[in-house]
Amino acid sequence: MTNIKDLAKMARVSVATVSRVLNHHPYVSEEKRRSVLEAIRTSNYQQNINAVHLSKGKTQMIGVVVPFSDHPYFALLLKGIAKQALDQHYKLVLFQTDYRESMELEALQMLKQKQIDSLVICSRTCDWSTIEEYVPFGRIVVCEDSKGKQVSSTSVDQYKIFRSALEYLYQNGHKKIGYCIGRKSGTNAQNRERAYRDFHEKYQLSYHPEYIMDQCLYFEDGEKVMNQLHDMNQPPTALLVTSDQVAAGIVTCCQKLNISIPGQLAIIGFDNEPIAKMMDITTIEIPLVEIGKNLFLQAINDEITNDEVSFRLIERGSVSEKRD
Amino acid sequence: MTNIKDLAKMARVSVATVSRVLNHHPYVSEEKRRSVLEAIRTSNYQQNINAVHLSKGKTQMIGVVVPFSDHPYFALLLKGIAKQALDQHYKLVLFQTDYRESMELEALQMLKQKQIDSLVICSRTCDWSTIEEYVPFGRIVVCEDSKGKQVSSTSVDQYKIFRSALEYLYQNGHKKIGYCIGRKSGTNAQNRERAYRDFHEKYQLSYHPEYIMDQCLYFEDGEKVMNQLHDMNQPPTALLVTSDQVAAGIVTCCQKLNISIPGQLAIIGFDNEPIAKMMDITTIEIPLVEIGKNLFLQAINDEITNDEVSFRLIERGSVSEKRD
DNA sequence: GGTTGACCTGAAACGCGTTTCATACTTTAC
DNA sequence: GTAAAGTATGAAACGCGTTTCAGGTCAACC
Repeated sequence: MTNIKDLAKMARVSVATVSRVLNHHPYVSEEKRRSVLEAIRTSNYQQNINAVHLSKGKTQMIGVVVPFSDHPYFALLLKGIAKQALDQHYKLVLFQTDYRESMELEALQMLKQKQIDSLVICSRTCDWSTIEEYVPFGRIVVCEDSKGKQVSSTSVDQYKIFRSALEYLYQNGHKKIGYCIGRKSGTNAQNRERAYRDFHEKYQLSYHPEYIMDQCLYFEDGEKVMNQLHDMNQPPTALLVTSDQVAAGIVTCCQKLNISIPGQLAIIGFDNEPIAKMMDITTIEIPLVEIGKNLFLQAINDEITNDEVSFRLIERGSVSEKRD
Repeated sequence: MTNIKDLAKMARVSVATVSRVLNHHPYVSEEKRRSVLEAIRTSNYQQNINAVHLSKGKTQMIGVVVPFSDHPYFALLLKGIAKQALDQHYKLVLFQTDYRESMELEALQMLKQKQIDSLVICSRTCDWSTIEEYVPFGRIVVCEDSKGKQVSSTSVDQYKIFRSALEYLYQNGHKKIGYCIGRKSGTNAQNRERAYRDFHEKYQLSYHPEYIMDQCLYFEDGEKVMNQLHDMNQPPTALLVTSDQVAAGIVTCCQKLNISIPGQLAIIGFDNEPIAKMMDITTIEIPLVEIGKNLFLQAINDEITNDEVSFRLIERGSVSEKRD
């Protein structure tokens, strides 16, 4: 394999000049540039990227940690990140953690070792304090509110979403409202529960802990939810479902069970995935791909910013009959 | 940042000895080992992984190219690959290509530059000849039959699957059978079409080109398929759908349209995703996670092997009423 | 007693591109 | 006409860990 030294010899210039040509530095005479390019062509030269990384201390790679890449929520974030990464000539190193802390630590470790320039954490298990330990080693960006912390973030206000969705259901006559989430721990879950409690307090509604269902991630979990509702003597009349996939599963299950929607059960999904449109599910639109793009941009930007993106309720037929 | 030289000074040994300690080489006296470990502890030493990569000429990273990571088929392959990678302490570099050749070339380029040790190509657009150019630079493994080529592969025989599925439908009385695939180009599509033609020839059935529908990837594409069927004056009575997602979308759509399944339309899905079980869809089980694992193992193995995995028809209620 | 082999260690070479610094020649600018 | 600014180039330092090679010690074996 020819290296930069060989090239220099072939083109009868110094390695510095070869490096300048390779990096499009302006201060190279046309004559020498041509000579170097000729040497590159004839030798079939291939830059050793690892030497570049060592030398520059940068790798043009950013890590992305997601618990599962097969869930539409994360898949869409990933799509946005990947799209932006492509434009900026960055590569992505994927960490599928399954919410295991050890995997998150590995990702942080890579940041420390300079194998990645930045790390985007889409969802985490580890403590804030753990993350903060790694702040000196590279940019970290998260997908939840991180004001006051030394990391950038792009997030939607889950508290606000929940409050407004609950309010909407209340306006539609619902007083027994449940909700389905992916997992009980995590910032999002906390904010949602806070919103849920505050809402109940405001309207003096009775609080049913069993109305909160977790481990709802995929379409097929809709069946699980319906089984749980079936076991309640006072099932909720409306559900907030933090994934359109699950919402669609619930709707499908209701059709099988002859439960009318929205008559007997109202549903609000999340994310406005295509499946929600197809199945006429009222949903909260969250611009996941946009969030992904922004996460990436923050990952390569030196400034620390905390961006909040807006959401939007899309009224379809799963809460009240559509009014066209 | 302390480096290995500093450590050597601190521990009063040579850098070679420090390197030996770091790499668990046996020939180091207990005394020096302790001394080095002590230096590591007090200095908070962090290995510069890029130097390791340069020095070793290996990165312990493998590239994975998928067209979309948000499609369950690829998400499951990815899951298998990621799981195995974790066990073997490899990192994954993800290339979401959207079937753009330029992205595939970038991945191959990384192989050439030694930024990744191997490349797993789950689905491709580029020619075989392009791939073969890169064979000298690292291991390449693909997810389609590659016998006779210098790359490993793990695949299922799509021809065989299609023949057996068509046969099954024929045994169940169907003579007008259509199928839905992701894209028309690609090895899989060719093999499927060949099977389809051979099947028609065997039973002397008339061949309707419009029975072949492509661009079917997601749940919501089920609606598209039903619209297409609706426009035919002789719609097929059975469909082979190469994704359970799409199959589920079709089933859902049929419920809306009051088309009975399997009475008016029989469906065979692919992959045996959970959604197929939930919606009682007869499907071809393909062990995607296992395939992913095997792909990874081939990616780190020097031998070139061509593995074929088996599939299995899972009879549920979307072709004939279940016989329990 | 001598040979063999296992064990231990450090100097030096190796992998390779980037960047700084010093130098020198041209152009502008006033 | 001369100082300042811009252009061009190469030597050398820098980033840093791995691995080979040569040299040495010590125990075991014949």
